[in-house]
Amino acid sequence: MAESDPRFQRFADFLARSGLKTTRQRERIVHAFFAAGRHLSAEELYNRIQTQDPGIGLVTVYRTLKLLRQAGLATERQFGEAYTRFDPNPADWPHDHLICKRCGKIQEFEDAGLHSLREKIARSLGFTVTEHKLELYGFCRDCARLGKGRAARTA
Amino acid sequence: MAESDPRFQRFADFLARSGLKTTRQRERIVHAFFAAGRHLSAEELYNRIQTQDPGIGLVTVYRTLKLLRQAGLATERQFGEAYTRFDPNPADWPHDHLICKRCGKIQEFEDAGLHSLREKIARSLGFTVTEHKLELYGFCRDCARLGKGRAARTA
DNA sequence: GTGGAAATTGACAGTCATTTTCAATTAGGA
DNA sequence: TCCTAATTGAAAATGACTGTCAATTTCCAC
Repeated sequence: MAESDPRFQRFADFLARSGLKTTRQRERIVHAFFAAGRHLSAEELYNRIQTQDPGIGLVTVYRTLKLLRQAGLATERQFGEAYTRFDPNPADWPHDHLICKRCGKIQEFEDAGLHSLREKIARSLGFTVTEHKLELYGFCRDCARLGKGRAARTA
Repeated sequence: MAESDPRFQRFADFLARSGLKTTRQRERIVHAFFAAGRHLSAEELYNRIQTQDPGIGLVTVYRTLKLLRQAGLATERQFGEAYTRFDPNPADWPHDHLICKRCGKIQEFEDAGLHSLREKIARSLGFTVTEHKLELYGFCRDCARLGKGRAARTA
């Protein structure tokens, strides 16, 4: 499954097209990034790689993530933390995020109605929208249940 | 007008309630912050104050902005810049932002339909929303017009 | 397969916004 | 007015990230 992931080919093409080289480090980093399938920070990705290939430096992880962004294979996101997380979804998929404040789960969603309503509101205010960012913070189903349980016990 | 701004009283009350003291520095900083009426960074606020009261340090500006946040009189916002901006609107007004990428104008808006649609989508995904953040980036009316003009000239 | 120019790497130092430390100063209740 | 706890500002520390640079590696031309 991972081997047939077309993103590896897209990244290789991007490198070739840009006159850049394929290296062991880049292959490892990109593989670990896609394998994680989550919004990782550079540090988290670095830690995952350390266990398999301790020679790779944090600096190279940062540089490779920047290349992935240029290739349209990752998007930088700030979720109110001190550091940047990298979204492994294709850059041309415009989606929004639900972030659980308790377990940290990040769920993605897309809603055409929401999108068009936003466009309509912006247009009515004279704005032409080119990018957007919507994050909803709260509690996922499991964590909301726990919260209720605790509240009930406390009461 | 500025003198009758109830926010000064709210801040004084917050300080008293918290066992903190009213100082010349805090009065100046809070006054300059509300007088600006815009989303300022700590550095921008510091620069405005320097012209009138060069004795006040940047550190004190940071500390006072943190107090304003605790008092519910300011909200930290990240608009994709390296630094944090502080929103002088009451923390309990849940509004969204339109940011012009050309002139930097930040326009606020509130839309009940948008709000309820978001709630509905989150609920259908099992999420309970407590906070949200929506930013629409693009061009305001004036800048969009300029952009069109330039495009036409280029063509 | 070899040579060599150009890209890459990793350690280290630098940057930049923000926070912490700490000795000196100040507010404001007793 | 006194006294203690809060406050201040300068300097140092922090933490994420980026630039520098000598040593290494890739990969195209031959």
